[in-house]
Amino acid sequence: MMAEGTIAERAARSLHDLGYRLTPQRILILEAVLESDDHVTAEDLFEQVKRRYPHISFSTVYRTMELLRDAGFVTQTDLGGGHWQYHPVEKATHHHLICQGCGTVAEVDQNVFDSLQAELSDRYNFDATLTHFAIFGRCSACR
Amino acid sequence: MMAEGTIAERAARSLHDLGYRLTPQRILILEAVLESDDHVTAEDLFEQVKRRYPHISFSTVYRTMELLRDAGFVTQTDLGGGHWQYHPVEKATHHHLICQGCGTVAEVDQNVFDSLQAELSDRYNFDATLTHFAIFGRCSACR
DNA sequence: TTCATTGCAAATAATTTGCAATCGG
DNA sequence: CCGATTGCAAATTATTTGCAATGAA
Repeated sequence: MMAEGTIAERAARSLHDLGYRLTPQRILILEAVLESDDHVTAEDLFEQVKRRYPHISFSTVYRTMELLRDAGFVTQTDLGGGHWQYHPVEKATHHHLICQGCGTVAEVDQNVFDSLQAELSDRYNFDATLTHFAIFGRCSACR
Repeated sequence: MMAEGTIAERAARSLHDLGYRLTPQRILILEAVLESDDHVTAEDLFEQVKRRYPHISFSTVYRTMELLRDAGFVTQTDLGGGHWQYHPVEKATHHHLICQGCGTVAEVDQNVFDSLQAELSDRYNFDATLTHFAIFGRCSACR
């Protein structure tokens, strides 16, 4: 049997069950990040939410994302460049091959990393979180 | 036959040949970063150089590191946390395991990535540049 | 001499925090 | 009603930049 409502609605209910209050700001931010295909920044979320809720503030976006991260709905990464990237954990994990010749971005399957993950666990006893990776190099056309 | 002088001295000569002026600040910063076993931050370098040259400024450290990066002596990475990490390219390439529990950074051998590199080449015809990687997860103490 | 380089102070830019007002449960 | 949550403004933090003074070649 399937729980009722959209993904965002169920996540909101789940937040409520965790003891958090459901404010319009939180609901809109939650919807925005869960509907994003890719990763989003605080600025992306701020702009998107502002269309429906012009009074939103940046602090609320940051504080809500911190909350959603702690609640396990999103990951928060800094890939360099000095801003956080948020990514729904629900989405299938995938990785990017970025060609430094032509800039093309291709996706890679998760299972390419299985051997690496196993090796890091075996040799370093390190439980790697390989959920979102960017790999630079040269694609077939450019090499 | 071997070129004369220490590594830092040879690097300094090489900088000079590239058309850069050799100031005491640059020489001290160069020595500091080349002698570092691990990666260093601008703050590390600033503190270290200040002991021998109290007048040094942060801008000079940043500008010099930018120069050394362009000249190919160091790599400049942002592993998250919003500050640059500098690393001498002379040293063997290695990668970082960053524990999201305690923040500890451990080093990994290059050869852990050999299988990944081979797989990306075979399956995606992608020539990956795996020279400096950051992998997040949990270390043995925290998992 | 002459222009690259420096130090200082001010500017950024993204994020965090203190605090009084507000609103969800 | 009451404390969690918000918006605002100010604080932080790491880095960058403008500019006049300095010093390497």
